[in-house]
Amino acid sequence: MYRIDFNDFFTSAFSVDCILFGYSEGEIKALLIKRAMQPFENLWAIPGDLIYPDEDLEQAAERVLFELTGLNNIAMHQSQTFGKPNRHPQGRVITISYFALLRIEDFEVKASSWAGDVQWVSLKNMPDLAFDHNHILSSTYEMLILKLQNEAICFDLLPERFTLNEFQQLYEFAFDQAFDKANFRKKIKYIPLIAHDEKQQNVKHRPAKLFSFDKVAYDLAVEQNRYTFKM
Amino acid sequence: MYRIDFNDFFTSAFSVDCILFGYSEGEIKALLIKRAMQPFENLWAIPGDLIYPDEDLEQAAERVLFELTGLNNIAMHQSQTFGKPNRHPQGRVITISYFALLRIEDFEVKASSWAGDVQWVSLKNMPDLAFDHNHILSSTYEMLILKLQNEAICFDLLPERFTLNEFQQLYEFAFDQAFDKANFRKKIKYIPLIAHDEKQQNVKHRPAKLFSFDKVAYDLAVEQNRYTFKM
DNA sequence: TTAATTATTGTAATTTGGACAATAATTTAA
DNA sequence: TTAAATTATTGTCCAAATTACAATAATTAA
Repeated sequence: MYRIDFNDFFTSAFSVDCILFGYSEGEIKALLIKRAMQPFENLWAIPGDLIYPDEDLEQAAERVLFELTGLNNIAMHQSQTFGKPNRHPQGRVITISYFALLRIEDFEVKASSWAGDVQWVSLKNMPDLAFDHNHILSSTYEMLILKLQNEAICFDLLPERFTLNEFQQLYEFAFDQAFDKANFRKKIKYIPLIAHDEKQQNVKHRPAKLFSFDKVAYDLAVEQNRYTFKM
Repeated sequence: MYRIDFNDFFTSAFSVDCILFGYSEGEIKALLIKRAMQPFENLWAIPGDLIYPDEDLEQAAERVLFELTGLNNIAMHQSQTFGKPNRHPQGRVITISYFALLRIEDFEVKASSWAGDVQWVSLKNMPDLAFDHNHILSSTYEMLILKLQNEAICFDLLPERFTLNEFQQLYEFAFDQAFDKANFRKKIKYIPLIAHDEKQQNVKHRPAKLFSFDKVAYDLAVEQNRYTFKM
């Protein structure tokens, strides 16, 4: 892997910012890095990098994801492009933001050469970030919430096996409101879920049953127009 | 107004493509230009231009719109960014696409220096376009349809005064399905519309009443959480 | 064994959505 | 002048979805 100095790019350059969303302890979180270089050294930021001259946009976003997590084959969603002339102190950099949905427990985050430290931060508790990253992150989070409403991407955030309450709490966090449990279960009635015999462990009360998403049945139902996802 | 030769930009450059949607004769249309220069000379294309070094993205999109229509103060919606390394034959050009919604009858289109001819083309009847513009246009049209579902932007396409049937036919075109008239009227019951005394002219049957969108009442209702738009 | 806690299921009332019928207002042609 | 044709507008009934809330079930801890 090679690395290019900032000055090797023209004074106008493209970058990708790659927002990684995860879900744990009932909260949607984003993976932030503590910048190990100027500008904004030591401030928290969204991971990102300049795009290499022959690199596709999405490929660049996948590279950033891979360097940070070692993960491959994760769906990237394009968010928005930010290009105010003065958004980067060292020259004009237009940045294209992508987001990906991860299962936090499935991997180890490695601090990379350009990231001194990494941390999952709840979307309800966001510090001041480098550049215009607060703006980028909040716009992208809005887009995530919109997609959670219309596409079955919630299962990319939930653990492979989840309780219906974990499922419900994900949407309660995203929509910032509480739902009635009985009614939530009616609403998801037609989403194909596999009910397992296995139960929740280590809780001090009646354990909930574990479910997983039946993607094969879901794709079929969507294809045959028998179901359209809507929350 | 100055104009820059392509070679004055670096080999990597940014452009905007500016998709103008309009609605007439029951169809959603896009304004296309016939390219008056290489590459793809004489092919139909989405209007667009390179972004000047100090220009904000949205400002560039507004400039393209203004040069073509003389219109100002039109809301621009960012669509997506397209950046395959080989999408432009003369070098790497990453393009950020925007769209705007126009009332076709409100202005005259002027062919500009870079557009030999301009034409409104129905989204149901799209020819082969220059570059990857078919891809850009269809993705952006999908985004328009999504927004038509969740935001009250349909009134930017409809004439200032419209019949309920024109309103309904806009959605029938967008969703590619017919609705029951009585049920459509129930669905829009809570959208604040002003009913005028004026009636449709020059029809060979009972003329329909004309309505206009009550933006003030709508904004208030949304702000007070009394209404959320949904089609 | 019982209290505490949460999971899961059920029920009844209300609201919404869809199919379709009835009535109203206009133009055109006889 | 009137009836037919055409489209606008409103109403009704039934089914389906939504909502609030109650009842029951399964577990842990004391």
